[in-house]
Amino acid sequence: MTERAPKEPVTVPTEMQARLEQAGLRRTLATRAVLGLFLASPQGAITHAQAQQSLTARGLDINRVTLYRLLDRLAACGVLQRHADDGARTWRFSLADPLQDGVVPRFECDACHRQFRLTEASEPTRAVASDLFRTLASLGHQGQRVDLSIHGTCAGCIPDAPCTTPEPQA
Amino acid sequence: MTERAPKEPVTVPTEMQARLEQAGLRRTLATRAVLGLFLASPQGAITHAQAQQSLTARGLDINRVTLYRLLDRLAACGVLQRHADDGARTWRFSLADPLQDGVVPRFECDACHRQFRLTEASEPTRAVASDLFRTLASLGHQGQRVDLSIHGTCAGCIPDAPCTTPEPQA
DNA sequence: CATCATAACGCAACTTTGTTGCATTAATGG
DNA sequence: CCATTAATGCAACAAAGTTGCGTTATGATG
Repeated sequence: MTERAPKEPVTVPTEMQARLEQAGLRRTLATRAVLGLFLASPQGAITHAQAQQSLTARGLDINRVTLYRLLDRLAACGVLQRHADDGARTWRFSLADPLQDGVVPRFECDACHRQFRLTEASEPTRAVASDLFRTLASLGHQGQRVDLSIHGTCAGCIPDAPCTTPEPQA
Repeated sequence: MTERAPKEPVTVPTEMQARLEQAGLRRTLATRAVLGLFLASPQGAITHAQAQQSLTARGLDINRVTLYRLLDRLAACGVLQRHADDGARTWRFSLADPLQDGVVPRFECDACHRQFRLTEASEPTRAVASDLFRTLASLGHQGQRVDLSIHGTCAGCIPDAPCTTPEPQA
């Protein structure tokens, strides 16, 4: 990073801090800034490009490659979750929620590509997830994680014209 | 295409044929070959690259761009289904099953990236899908399709070493 | 069968997304 | 303060997908 970021006292949850330390990650400026990004809007599932844009907007000019590696590192140690974006042919990152072991459905707007996490609808999915794991096991496979997403048009995009609301800033 | 394909009498289901005609698609050599590819192995969910490879193996040398456009066309008119591949950061195409209005879960092996459709496990998902649509509606969004995928390790890849089985040829 | 409109094709060039190698910088432990 | 090495930045590369445009050939029409 070539510029100075406004000193934001990012308060990292202890549980998360533990994961970072356990993985041997250093507390660099970029790490804190990125974590702050996600902690500021826990519902967001943002792309690499969006993250970089947000960081730039905050006066932090992080190299593209560095951000790729940083996000991968955070996903690898379980702080973030990574999944493919069906519409934009890229990755999306979101905060991993360790407490919630069920499946949190994701809603993705096909028009503006924003994503929403449907935490309130996660309960009924547990039974289905268990079923799936059983089915897989009976076929000799080994299930690990379930991914449930709904595509459609979000409230802001429904009046036929693509919504002009900017992508969610983290 | 610059070479001659072995004359395979691809038998296109009437229902599918109807969709093709309704969309105004012409019956070109490439179209028939690609449809034959999917009809030959209805379970397969293959990437663009795999499709091209299979076609080449059959003596059909289709341009990369042409295949992109053809697959998109077929997906647009509802003959194929397109979805992102979580592991390989690309698209996968599979036959759309119009009769099955429920959600057919997909199993994707993280080791060999092969995909399996769990048709037998589609029944319990219907209730969940309905729930999701309701939840979305209550939030003002408009759900259209539900996508359910499980990641893990397939039977062939479980003995810790990645399986050597080639990708499913269509 | 000849003609026409245009869907489909092939090629080249380009964009976006993601990766690798390597030299430099800066956290962290002592 | 010093040493170790994780993290960074740069450049170059690779893969996936897109766009523009001129050409080919399918399907409809006369």
